[in-house]
Order: sequence, then structure tokens, then C-alpha cells
Amino acid sequence: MNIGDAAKASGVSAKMIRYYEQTGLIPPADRTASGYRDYSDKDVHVLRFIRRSRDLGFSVAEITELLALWQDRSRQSADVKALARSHITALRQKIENLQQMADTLQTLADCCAGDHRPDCPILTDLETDDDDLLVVKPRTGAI
Amino acid sequence: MNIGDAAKASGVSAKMIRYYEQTGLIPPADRTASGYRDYSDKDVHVLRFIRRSRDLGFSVAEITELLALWQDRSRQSADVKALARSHITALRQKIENLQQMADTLQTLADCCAGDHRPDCPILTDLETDDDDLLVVKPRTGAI
DNA sequence: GATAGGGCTTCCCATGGTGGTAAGGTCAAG
DNA sequence: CTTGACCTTACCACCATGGGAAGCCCTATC
Repeated sequence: MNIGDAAKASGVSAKMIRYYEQTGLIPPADRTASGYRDYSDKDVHVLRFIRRSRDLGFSVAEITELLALWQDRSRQSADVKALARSHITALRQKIENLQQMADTLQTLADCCAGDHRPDCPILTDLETDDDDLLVVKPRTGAI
Repeated sequence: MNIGDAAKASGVSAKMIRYYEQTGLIPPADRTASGYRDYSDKDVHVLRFIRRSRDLGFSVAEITELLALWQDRSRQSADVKALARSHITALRQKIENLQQMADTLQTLADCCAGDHRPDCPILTDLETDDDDLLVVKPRTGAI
């Protein structure tokens, strides 16, 4: 199977398949006599695994570990679970950061008249010399 | 004031100050006779504005707009509010994506024994040929 | 006045994951 | 045999940030 077909079958773009090969996430593909990469159903299966992992937000480095575990028949599910939980923690941290930003901004937007006048609490907040950032608590005169 | 002091005073690294200048977010700084960049308190004020905006997740492109509005005395607060709301929407979208990932992963992790045995629903899910991704609903035999 | 150290300058490189594009080879159908 | 679709490699770009090297400048101490 050519790279284009493998891409369609796996949902990973041809571009990314080459990239994954180049960076060592997957081993170099077999080549036809003319130099085309040649993929088996098994290869596509691996690519699907990778895509699914990416969809769940795992980094390529983490996927390297996941793949190793996946292909290790004597793995311990505890190792997989630990990896997953560590990733969940990272995701939750990111969510928290973004939520904090959104909350702060929402609070500011709620205070903004949003009309033709120039006065705007959002800008006032942005120029505030306050170093306690991203906190949605009353700030002297700012909110 | 040298760039190092401006960095300390604003919370923006010297590296990033140069970058912002180079990319046109801020105008070229004044220079001393010997070629050192020279910053005023006003410049630091702008840098603080930028840092605060970055802390709220605005991109440099968005900050360009925010700065323009900030420095436009005849601005309309509606424009600022629109920018903020559009950013809030983007943040919420990101949060939703991450939340979906975290939920799916949490569900899988909850189903994983996490012991010495190799059987692991997380890996089973990752290799599933299911294209309806990121959905935390029962999937035939996968969860 | 010399020297040491820290700060400044520019320039280049790397990150991560993805897309684009250009020049050229290959394959299959008409 | 031509055409078009596909493949190859090799670059460039994104975005925001950090690292480092080579060399100049400033200040403090001896």
C-alpha cells in the first residue's frame, strides 16, 4: 500500500507519516523497487494507534512510550495507567489555566459597556501594574 | 533604562522584548550612543500591557489590535469587548477539547486494573479502529 | 590605568506538530 | 506516448520562547 492509501486508511496525513518515520516514532517503512514507501495493514494499525493517541492529546514522546507498552506482551497495565493518569493531570492543569483566563476575561467583559464610548475596564485591567495576575478577585479599583 | 532593567520591571524577558521589536509589535527602542536599547517608564508600561495580555492568552496578533485600541483615544469599548469575547470563545473551545480528552482518558483509566497484568482497556481503546473519536460513550466492546 | 565581571549587541539554532511548495521520478490509464 | 495522479526529497513557515556564541561596553575594584 502506498503512503497515500495508508494515510487515508489511518487518518494520519502522508506528511506526518514521513515525519513520524524521520523522528523515529515508527521504523522506516519498506520500500518498493522504485523507492516508494510500502505499508501493510499492520503498519496502518500502528498509525491508527498513533492518531488515536494524538487525538487524546498525547505528545509524540508519550506515544513512543505507549507504543512500547502496547507492543510489550509482558507489560503491566499499571504502567499504562500511570502514563494515562500523568497525562490526565497535565490536561487538567492546562484546562485550569485556560479556565482562569476565560473567567478573568469574562468578568472584565461583563463590566465593559461595549458601546461607542472609549472607557473600557478590559483595557484598564490590562494596563494595571498589578502582578497578581489571572486572579478573578476584586482588585483595587480595577474591576 | 537598559533592556535588562526593562525586562525586570515589566516581566517580559529581554529576549522577548527584542523579539517584539523585531516583529513590529513595539516600535524600535531608542538607542544610547553605544547602541544599547534605552527604555522609558512609558515603554515599560506598554511591555506590562503586553505581558498581561499574554497572560490572558491573547496571541501577539491580537495584542497588536489591543495595543492599537488602547492607544486610540477615540476607540469604542464595543470593539475591545468584541475582541475579548472572540478570545473567550476560542478559550472555551480549547477547554472543551481538552475536557473531552481528559474525560475519555479518565473513563479508560477507571476501567484499567493498573496491576501487574498486561490487559489494559486504555491500550485496547487506542488500537480500536473506531473513527468516532473522543466520545465518552459506550463503544462496542472497547469500554 | 588595567583588569574582571556582568550586561549589551547580533546572529544562529531548537523546540513541536503541522502545512505548503517546488523539482523531479514513477505508475497506470487512455 | 502522453497525461495526470502519485511518490520522493528538500526546503520554508508557523508561534512564542529559550539557549548559546562571539564580540563590544560599562562599572567597580585594585
